[in-house]
Amino acid sequence: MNTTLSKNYEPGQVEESWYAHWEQKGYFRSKPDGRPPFTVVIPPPNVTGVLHMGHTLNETVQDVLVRHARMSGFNACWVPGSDHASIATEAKVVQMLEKEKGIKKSELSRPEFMKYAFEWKEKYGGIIYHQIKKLGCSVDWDRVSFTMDDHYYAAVIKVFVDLYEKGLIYRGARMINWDPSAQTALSDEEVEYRDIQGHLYYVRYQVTGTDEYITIATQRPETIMGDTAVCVNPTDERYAHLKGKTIIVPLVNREVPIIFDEYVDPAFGTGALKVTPAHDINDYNLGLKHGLPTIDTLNADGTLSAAAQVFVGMDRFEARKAAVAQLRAEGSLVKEEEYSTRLGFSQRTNAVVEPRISTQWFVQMRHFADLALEAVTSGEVKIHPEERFLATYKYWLENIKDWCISRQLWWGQRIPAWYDADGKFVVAATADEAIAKFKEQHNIDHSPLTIRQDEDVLDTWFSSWLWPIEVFNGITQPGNPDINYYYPTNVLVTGQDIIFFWVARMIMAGQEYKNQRPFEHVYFTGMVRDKQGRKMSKSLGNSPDLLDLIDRFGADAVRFGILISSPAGNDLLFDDSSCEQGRNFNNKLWNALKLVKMWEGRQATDGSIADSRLPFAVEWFGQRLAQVKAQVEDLYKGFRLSEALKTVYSLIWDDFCSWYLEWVKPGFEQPIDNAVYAKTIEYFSELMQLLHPFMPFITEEIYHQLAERTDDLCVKQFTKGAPADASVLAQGSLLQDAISALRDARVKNNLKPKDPVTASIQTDARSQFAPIAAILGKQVNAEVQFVDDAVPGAITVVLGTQKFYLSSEQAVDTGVQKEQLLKDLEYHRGFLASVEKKLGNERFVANAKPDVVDAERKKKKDAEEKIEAIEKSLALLG
RNA sequence: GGGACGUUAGCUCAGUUGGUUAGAGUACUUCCUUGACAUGGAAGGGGUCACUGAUUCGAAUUCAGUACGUCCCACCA
Repeated sequence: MNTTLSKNYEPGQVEESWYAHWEQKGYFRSKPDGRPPFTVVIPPPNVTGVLHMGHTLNETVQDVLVRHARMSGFNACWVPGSDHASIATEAKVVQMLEKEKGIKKSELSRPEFMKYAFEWKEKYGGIIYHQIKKLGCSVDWDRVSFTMDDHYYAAVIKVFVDLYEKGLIYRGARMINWDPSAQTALSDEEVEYRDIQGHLYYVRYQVTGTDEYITIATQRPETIMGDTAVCVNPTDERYAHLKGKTIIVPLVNREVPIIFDEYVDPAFGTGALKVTPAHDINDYNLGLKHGLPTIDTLNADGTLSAAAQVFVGMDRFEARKAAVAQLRAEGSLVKEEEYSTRLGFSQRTNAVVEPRISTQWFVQMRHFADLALEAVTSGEVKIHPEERFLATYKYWLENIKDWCISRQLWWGQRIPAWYDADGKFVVAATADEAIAKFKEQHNIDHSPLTIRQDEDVLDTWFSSWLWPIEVFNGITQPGNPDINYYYPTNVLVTGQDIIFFWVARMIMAGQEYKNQRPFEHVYFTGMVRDKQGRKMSKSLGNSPDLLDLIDRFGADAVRFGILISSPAGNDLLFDDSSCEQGRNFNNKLWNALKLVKMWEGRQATDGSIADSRLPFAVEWFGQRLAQVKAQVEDLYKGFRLSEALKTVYSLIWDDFCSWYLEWVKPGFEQPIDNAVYAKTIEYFSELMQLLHPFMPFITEEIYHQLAERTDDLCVKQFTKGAPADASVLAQGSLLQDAISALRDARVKNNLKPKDPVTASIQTDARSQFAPIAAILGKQVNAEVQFVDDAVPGAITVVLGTQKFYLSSEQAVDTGVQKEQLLKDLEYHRGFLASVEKKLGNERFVANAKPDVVDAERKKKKDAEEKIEAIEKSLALLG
């Protein structure tokens, strides 16, 4: 035995050295050449932290696809990178500065803050890249991209200027979502709505100059000071007499008009609505329609502004309590009830989002939505799994609203708009260009520099949407060889949660700037949950650490674990035990290697081993391999990676290890036929190749352990085999069934595996069994012979229409025999009855396809033969 | 309120255009530590395919409805 192989597979060192080897050989590096490209851009992880299990799943899926393509004649290029993640990262950096250094953002200048942010990016970007490496991802490290790289930054600015000039970007005051914690505007997509148990307050407003009151209901009494009207439905008779009247807003005693609008539902609440145009989107629209003034009673940080007159400087939630208390004291609070409602929260800071009127930059989306809709409905971009996401995608695009892209932050691409002291502005990439444009557009000379740049940065997704283009410098250097060769990319693998944020917008940008889809396929992975189905989160502590998992099980086992349980698009319940299964599989492979290595140097080259088992075993496994290779290719085409892996797993464990190796295994310390040995090495190598995209490390290791090699599995090209021979496969199944049936008979009849027995097969099946009889005999430890008649006193085993007689020197318990046979008989009679019922139905015979009817007739005949065989055996038992 | 998807063994899931008395992994039961592997081997039990109805010779599969679940979207105070 080769003593250099450890008892169990030890992944740690093997993984380290193979990754280094692949890198050193440059296998992951890609340059345009004559081969067809297979391009994948990584969804750039945010530089806010470390990779979680969702990333692990995505990266693993991508690596499988990329490695498979690389081994299938493609020039595979997988671009790694990371995303500056504007608001998310800025929030983390601000938090870190306060906690660790005691520095407030307000104490820093913009350049000082950026320095800290870049330090943060270096640190976390580095951690992420290390994890990607440990997982075995075959990314091209020469192409690492970051969404704030100089060229990338320039691309974003260029696109902004271009879209502004095309009239697709505009600046204006609109009601937007405001995050009072980060103190920035947000896009609609960055707001998450959650059901909240709140209160509904009923407050009465006095009609001016009367004793009459109108009661309104509100969830936000702290905004009463911003009321500029009360609105009722024009058809509501209760309020018809109030036309032209005014009403007094409590707390501030302001006189405002009573207005009439269909918008108000008379049946809801009291049928009267307070109108606060500054703090509610509906009220804002009503205000526009009726020409109402807008009183903004909140500051950017969520405290009450001077315009509120009361509770000034108080936080909005404190002010709510104070307002309620005062209304109650005044006798204006009519009643208060529990109310369940939905509130918008900032996705990044979790602050309650405030609707706020503010001057921001927007992208006009109708134009882009049409582009993105067309790309998918035409089938140019294919979504997997289609059924689940196509409808969502379409609905969103059909109902899209303009995209607010300005953020009141520092970490990101600064908006290239330039203002003069009068508030006039131009959009230009640089200050010099801006000055020129001021001359041109406003006829004002601002040189030397008297203009200032917009303080705001762009939404992080306004840079991410260029990812598949600008990682190849397609915006900054259009038409360069890389973009021409690698674009469009082949497949995007990502989570379904960013379908709107990112996927749809990349399609828009691709159509706009390349006039072409950014990718052919989109493969959505599900969310990774724990085994109880809960989301993985830091607070629950149920999110495993990737490096720790790799440490415990090895990267191959982790890849196996996450892939084996993840059908496309479905959420996957992750549990350590699936990694354990992967580790066990490693070990199985390792032990198969050990077995084969034991044969090394013990080959008989003189043909002296005339074991009749061998030809069939070798032939059969070759056919199985051909069959599975074809199946796996089909599964790849449908992105059914989980099933592809299961198929390969079963081929290796069941067909190769449990059947094939057992069939060709020589006796203890016996030599092996050289040709069989060579074939076995070849098969084993092919299996490793088939498995390599899923489990790259151990397969490469075993490939090299099996023989002296001058090549590496990593880049070994798949070969196309001949289609499998069905008759050989059928004979293999018959053999397996016979082995199982005879072993079962041994167990049931208490015959130990070592007890010698004779298995007699009826002569009429000789041709069928001749090639496999030797294997059968060996596997069930029996002498096999062919007989014409039933063997008296033997155990009868019925398999299909075939009878076997198992005779031994030991006494046979006929009771057990009888019981088993009766059970079989019952089953087959039931089966026969169902077939006869079908065939007895004239309409079945008349309507069903002829081959279906023939199949049923054959089933009937077989069942009858089986029953006859069993009955005969029973008769023999007496 | 609108929409999408799902419901198959204890658990996680396959099941291709309707056609063997429905499969896999895992868990479970029994037996086996000979000579690759107990991280293993052999054998086995376990499901009225959510429910109701329709179409059909035939339905896990097609259609309609119901229930339950998951997710997305929506400005009702």
